[in-house]
Amino acid sequence: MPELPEVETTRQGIAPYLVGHRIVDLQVRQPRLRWPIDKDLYTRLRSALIIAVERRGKYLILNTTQGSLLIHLGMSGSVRIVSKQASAEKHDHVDIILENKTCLRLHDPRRFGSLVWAGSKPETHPLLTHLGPEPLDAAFDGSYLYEVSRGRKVAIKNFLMNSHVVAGVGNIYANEALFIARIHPDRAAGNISQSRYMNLASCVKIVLTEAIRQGGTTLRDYVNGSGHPGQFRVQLQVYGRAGQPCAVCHRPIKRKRTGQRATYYCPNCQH
DNA sequence: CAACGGACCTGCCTGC
DNA sequence: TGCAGGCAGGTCCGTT
Repeated sequence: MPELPEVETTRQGIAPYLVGHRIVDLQVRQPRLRWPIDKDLYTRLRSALIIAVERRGKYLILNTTQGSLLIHLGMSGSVRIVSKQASAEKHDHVDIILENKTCLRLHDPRRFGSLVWAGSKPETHPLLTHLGPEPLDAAFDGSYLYEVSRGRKVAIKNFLMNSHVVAGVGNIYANEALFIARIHPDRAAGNISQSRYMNLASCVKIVLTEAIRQGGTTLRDYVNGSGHPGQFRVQLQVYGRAGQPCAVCHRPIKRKRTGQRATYYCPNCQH
């Protein structure tokens, strides 16, 4: 997926076309996403006026006069604004149609994404209540990471990717932040000093901020709200670079598997 | 409570 | 050319 920078880039791209507009129809071509689309979704969205498009972690939140819709893009999802007449391609599963004949179209080949109705207080929805702080908020810092990691034996990379610890850091940016912070991805989270966590927290912020500035990372099929790919890929230092020289020491980047996920790191620079 | 594996899906690439 | 197998940006849930 779309990790946080891609979701944020998407949010910024689609918000101007949605806010202030009214939903007049919903077309669901494939209801079987991660969770089946609620049969009542059309009733809930019909004639709703979109007030704001927000983001929490990797969730997009469409706030309307009727309540909020959570949109998660899973591993392969994207949304864009198109004319409602534009012919639907394969995997274009849902159109949220506006009064001006444009629509928000969800495209998701792997169907790990979801559309979930969250009512009038989305922050109390179970998918959002347990999320950790936003990584770009002041509440996320080295002291926070240090405190919540005490006693945890899990590898720091998995810890960073745990949305209950911090919301929105996925595989790419966990790898990148650990490289810049020179921390080995397998190190136990509870065995990292406060000063190293101070550094790591700022590395996470730097990597995410820069990726947002570049419009996100496109590996295969990510496109933003206008259908354009992101540009951050060229700046990735370790992700997807197994065997290539480390930018710091020039020794080869290694790849291993942690759980089901690929981990990239420099065994010489990261400890 | 923490850690881990499985589940949900399709498409692309590699190697036989 | 065809097919099997591995792999991919996420994260919830059930079991240890």
